[in-house]
Amino acid sequence: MNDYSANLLHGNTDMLILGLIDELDSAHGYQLIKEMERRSNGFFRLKEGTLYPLLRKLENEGLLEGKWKAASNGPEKRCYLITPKGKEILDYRKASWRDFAKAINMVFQTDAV
Amino acid sequence: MNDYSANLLHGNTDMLILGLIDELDSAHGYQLIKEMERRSNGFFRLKEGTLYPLLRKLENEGLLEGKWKAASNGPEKRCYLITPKGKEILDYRKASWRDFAKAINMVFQTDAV
DNA sequence: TGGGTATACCTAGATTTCCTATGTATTATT
DNA sequence: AATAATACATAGGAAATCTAGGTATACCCA
Repeated sequence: MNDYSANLLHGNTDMLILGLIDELDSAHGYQLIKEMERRSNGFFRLKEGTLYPLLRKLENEGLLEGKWKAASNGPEKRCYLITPKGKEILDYRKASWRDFAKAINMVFQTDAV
Repeated sequence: MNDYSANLLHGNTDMLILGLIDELDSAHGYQLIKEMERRSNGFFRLKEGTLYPLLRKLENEGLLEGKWKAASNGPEKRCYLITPKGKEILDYRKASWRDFAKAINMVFQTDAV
């Protein structure tokens, strides 16, 4: 009866990250972890070892654009913007998610959102 | 822009299988694959290589009870019932799913179900 | 009566995604 | 001077699913 959120997160992290960056206009990794946790009331606690490599992967795929920014009050941050291609993929992921949630409720009633 | 349903399915297969068997009272593997596909309008196409080992795993964990049944019109089937322990886990999985879907929509608007 | 199709179950190996554990560096706080 | 918070990163491993094969039964039809 252990924590199951990691399993459910599987395959949805891309969408969440792209979606958050899209909403925030620009964001860096550490910020995204905190913001996800805050917005979900602690439900999503994305691990650093998961997020940082993922951001680099999305950047390499051209879905995000990253730039180093110096800060007066701490270490450098890598700030990300979503690209047009990233926005396209985000829309696709959102649509997939809607279809998926719909399909789950067609299989049997879960009383989900 | 490939098919993404496999990734979304990840971590939810247990719930779907337990839930379907619970609704159907009794079901065998092949039937579950067809029924999931039918109910979801083809969205879920669970692979045999995924399902049969999963059913055995759930059986070993005491969430399902399986029995071989001979059929006059085809090969033997392994029919499964959900156990009280299985029902308990199913309720937990459903609750996790609800929390998860809720959390996704707290992070950003997906307009899902 | 032979071949194709649908039914029904199974295993092995690969892939993907995420986690744990650990490391580095900077700045603020105490 | 030490600790905490911020910020990023890598290596190794675990878990779930897929692909690609295999076996066997019964029905249909030419």
